[in-house]
Amino acid sequence: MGNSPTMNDVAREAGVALRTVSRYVNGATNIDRELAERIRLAIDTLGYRRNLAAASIRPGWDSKVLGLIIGDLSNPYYTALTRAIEREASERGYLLITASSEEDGTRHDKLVDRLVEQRVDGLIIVPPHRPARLWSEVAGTLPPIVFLDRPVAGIAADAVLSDDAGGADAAVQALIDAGACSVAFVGDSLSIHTLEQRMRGYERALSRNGIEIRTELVFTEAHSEAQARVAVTRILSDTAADAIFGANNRATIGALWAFRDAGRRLPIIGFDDFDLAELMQPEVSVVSQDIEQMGTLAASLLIDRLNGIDTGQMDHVLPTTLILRGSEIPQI
Amino acid sequence: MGNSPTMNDVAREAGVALRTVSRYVNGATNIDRELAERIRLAIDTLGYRRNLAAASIRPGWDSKVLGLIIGDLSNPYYTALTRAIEREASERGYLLITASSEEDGTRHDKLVDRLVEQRVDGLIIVPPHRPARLWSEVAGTLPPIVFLDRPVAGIAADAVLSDDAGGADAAVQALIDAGACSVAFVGDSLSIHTLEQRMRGYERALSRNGIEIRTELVFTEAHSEAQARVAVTRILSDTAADAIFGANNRATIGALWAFRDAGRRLPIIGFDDFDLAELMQPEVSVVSQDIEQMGTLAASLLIDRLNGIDTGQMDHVLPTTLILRGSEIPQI
DNA sequence: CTCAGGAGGGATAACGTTATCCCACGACGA
DNA sequence: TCGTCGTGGGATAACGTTATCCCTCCTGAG
Repeated sequence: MGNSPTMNDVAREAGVALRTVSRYVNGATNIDRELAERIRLAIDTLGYRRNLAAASIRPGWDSKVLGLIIGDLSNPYYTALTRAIEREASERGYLLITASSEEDGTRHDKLVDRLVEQRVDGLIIVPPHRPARLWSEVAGTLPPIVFLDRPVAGIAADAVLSDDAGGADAAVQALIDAGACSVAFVGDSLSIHTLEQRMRGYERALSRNGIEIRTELVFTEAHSEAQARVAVTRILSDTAADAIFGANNRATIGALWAFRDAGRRLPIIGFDDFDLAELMQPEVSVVSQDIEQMGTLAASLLIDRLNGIDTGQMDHVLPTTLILRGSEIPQI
Repeated sequence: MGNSPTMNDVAREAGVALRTVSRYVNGATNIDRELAERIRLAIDTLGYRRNLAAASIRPGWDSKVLGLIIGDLSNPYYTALTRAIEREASERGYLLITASSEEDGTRHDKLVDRLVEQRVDGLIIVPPHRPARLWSEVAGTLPPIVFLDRPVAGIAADAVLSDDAGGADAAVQALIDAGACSVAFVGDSLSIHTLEQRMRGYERALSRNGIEIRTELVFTEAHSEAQARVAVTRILSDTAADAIFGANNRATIGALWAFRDAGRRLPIIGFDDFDLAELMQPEVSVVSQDIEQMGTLAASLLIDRLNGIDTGQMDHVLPTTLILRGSEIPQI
């Protein structure tokens, strides 16, 4: 069966040397008019297509493919990041291999290995919550890497982060400004860097306002929407909390469920905006990360580095925006 | 600067022939104990990693990379498809290059060319609304392709589709069962295959119930959430519609906005489920596509074909599910 | 002790591309 | 008219891997 035609076939068909076809395909200008036309015709006749994979094994030729490893493709936060990254990559001529670690350290490590062996030019990585392997233990030469959402120790690389502490601080302050005294924290495990930072902001805002932290108002077992729902139901029935800080979108949405279950609500502000926040009643106030910019910046930093623009490794911390829509106001 | 070590370097380091290292790396069993150990040590010492890109240029060796072209990475429907596909691909040892055509025919065609030239093993494609190039005009040998969401003429390939007409029919019937007589259709252009099919279902349900189609109740200019919002606002003020069929998720959510703007609502059922449909008041009834299964099936068909399991090309039409949550009931 | 058979390692040729090097040919100046 | 320079095409060597083929060495049996 006719395999796809090679550059050699084109050369033979056009009655021309292989090297000449290569030059033509690569857009060299100094090619004889007539020969160029013959080559064009031969390519058309045979239906020739370059084999980029073969071309990229040559030294100094990169594949123009990037790898992206994120934690959870079902979380809108990560899909929005993916979209921004894909757009920037595509605009600059790169393809993007996207893979999901499912927040599993071992799976994550396997994906890193696979992508490195696939010889992607660079990697954008959201580190898993519980890393299985230290970066210092990774064998061999790694391509340039940009970390996203969470910083990583033991390897020199750029990281693009949000100002989690600042955003949480602002949210809690807004709740206090709206009259709250006992703000509950609902979120995932503090072993997750972003959650730990948000907790820090929560504490900072409370202590600045002379409010002491009460451990019975801190819930860090809300790993899912369902668990957040349970936690907030408990808050409503068992505690004297008069406001809630939802430390990520799952926590916030779980709280909304609990509010509906209980038939009553508390003032709430959530971390991470979500699609229909404005369609809720009342509209849900949130701390919004500039996801678009995070993704674009990450891809941009990586590609710049691939093109030799070395700006030195550093953490890039992007500001967050507090969007007040009404849910921070106590019920009348 | 030390480029990454090659298999040759490993062979030299281990004092062994190149071929032997290759066999070791590929998991051959009949290798001398001592040599194997020396190779293992050399790989460790040098930090050697296989170059899969180089390996895959050999005939008969595929890259184990698939390409996915979808229309719009910001639509949750497509991100859910992507997720299912990535999961299935990953489970079967394939990486996935995901790219978005932004529903632009030309951009789509460029992506096809690029992915083919990258020599992905297979393609999963959501065709753009307005194709720019006919498949019969595409040059050269194409890898196996599975089309998703919309069928394509002029090329032999599998297609995974939803029963759009049936789903729409069921939704409209449910609205009629709940007492509606004048059901409005709000959706995108009928040049989109899925929308055309949903219109067909809408018409079928109406005519089965002896209701004639009134063109003033059909809105096909709702290309975005905002436009749907405008359309439904007009429906509320200018027409005698007593129910709405939202022909895709953008149309449905736009309608919810319009309901809020107007302070009153009509019975509504939407095509495509969305995340917070159950948190709305009333909960929004929808026609749900089995997105998970669509993605899994598409990836599975493609990979089966790559592995030589040829089931013959055909359209696979998956059933939809009508989920009634209350929004189809008229206001009291 | 010798021969046959089998197991496994080594040289070498692909795979499809790009880059280096050289040579041929044409044009222009002395 | 001859020499030199410049332009552009052709042969050939990589790139890192796998596969084919052969040879060697070891073992076991006659």
